[in-house]
Amino acid sequence: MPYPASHREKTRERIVGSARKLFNRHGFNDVSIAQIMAGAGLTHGTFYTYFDSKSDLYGEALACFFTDPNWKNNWDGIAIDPSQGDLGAQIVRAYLSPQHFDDIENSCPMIALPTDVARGGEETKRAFETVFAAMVEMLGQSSKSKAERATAQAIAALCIGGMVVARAMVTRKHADELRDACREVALSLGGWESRGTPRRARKRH
Amino acid sequence: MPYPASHREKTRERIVGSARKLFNRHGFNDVSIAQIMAGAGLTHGTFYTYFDSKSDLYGEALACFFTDPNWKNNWDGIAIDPSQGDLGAQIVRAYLSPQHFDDIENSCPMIALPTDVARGGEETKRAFETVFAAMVEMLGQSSKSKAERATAQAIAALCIGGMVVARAMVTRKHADELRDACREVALSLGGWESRGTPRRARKRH
DNA sequence: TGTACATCAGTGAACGCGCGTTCACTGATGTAC
DNA sequence: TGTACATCAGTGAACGCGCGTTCACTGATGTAC
Repeated sequence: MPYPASHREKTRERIVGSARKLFNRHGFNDVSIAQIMAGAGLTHGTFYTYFDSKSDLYGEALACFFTDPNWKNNWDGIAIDPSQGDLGAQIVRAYLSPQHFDDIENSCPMIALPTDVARGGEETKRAFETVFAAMVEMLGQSSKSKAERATAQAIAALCIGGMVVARAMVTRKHADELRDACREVALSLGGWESRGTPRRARKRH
Repeated sequence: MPYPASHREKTRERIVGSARKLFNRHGFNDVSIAQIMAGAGLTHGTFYTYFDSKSDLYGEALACFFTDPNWKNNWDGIAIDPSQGDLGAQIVRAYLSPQHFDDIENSCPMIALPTDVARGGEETKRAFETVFAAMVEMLGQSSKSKAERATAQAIAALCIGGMVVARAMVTRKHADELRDACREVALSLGGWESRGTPRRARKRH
């Protein structure tokens, strides 16, 4: 027992963390095992003592804020504080914030990797579905009826879709307008804010 | 002038068409030039007499129904017929239909390739933005106010987001539920149908 | 109408490269004495 | 306390493979006569 048990575990987490950042930026296929291991301060050979194959990482790399609210993230410095207003509204604002838009490495993997997942295996899709379900759960905490649950799903799809499309645009201005439009509609759908209200005060740039 | 001028043009279109199908299914990076050319009934060598590099194809492969309404597609056999009801409602229903969900090869590239585009070059993003703008235009034809235009953008993001997320799920049932939820919310947002109405009659499975 | 020919679309071998994966080895560690 | 040692985390050369791209060549075509 030359190394403490925690050593292996920590190293494993460093590898997954490196993979998540690289996957978020470049997708599953354009990241090599050598790059992932270099990001964890290791050489490529060690990889196979931790994982059976590259694709074993995909599911784990999808973990995020929604499945673990203690997740560190830079989404507008989101602090989940239900006393500060509706949780759903806080999530919508943070999710569609410019900070989250720009922080590609640490952003929600459902924005950075959904089509990679769609082309992937069952295990990867299962992990994605878990993350999505967790997001819907957080957005629709007060939802009781079936219709309310359906609305929470649509709000989640709107937030993700808005960010995915915004990231695929050339024009920053158009991407910003799309984020704004999606945020206002999402807040309205959640009943958290009426649309068309003056809202200059909320901006903090 | 051994070949008629149209010959080169037709071959070029065959190459782009083959690329579009393969890209839609596998993404930009997991398709080789040899595969694209084989799909067009040619060998890989010819490719470089038509294009300077592989990435030159990306932008062209994004062309779709919205930029050319004569586009053949299988989205629920959508027939754009404004006399048959609201164009926006027809598009929302067709876009979120099971047919469009399943027909990966011929589906809207904004569903199959948005993250590939986000990682791509300016030219590719420019083409994507054009397609998105065309979709918003079609959805918001009767929109006059700024708020109505913003709503049309959100409806487009909701349709795309719903399909992108649905395709990343393992469970077909959950994917279907998400499509249903997004469709009802999108129709409601467009003012094309009130939510919660009995709607069994519309189903055609 | 028939044939020789110039054109250029298409072919396929070859290139250098980076990938995922394997494996014999090295060396840092905590433990036994 | 000091040292020899067993363990196993980490290394890096090597493998076969498929990629994007190049290029000398082949052969199908419409045209000129």
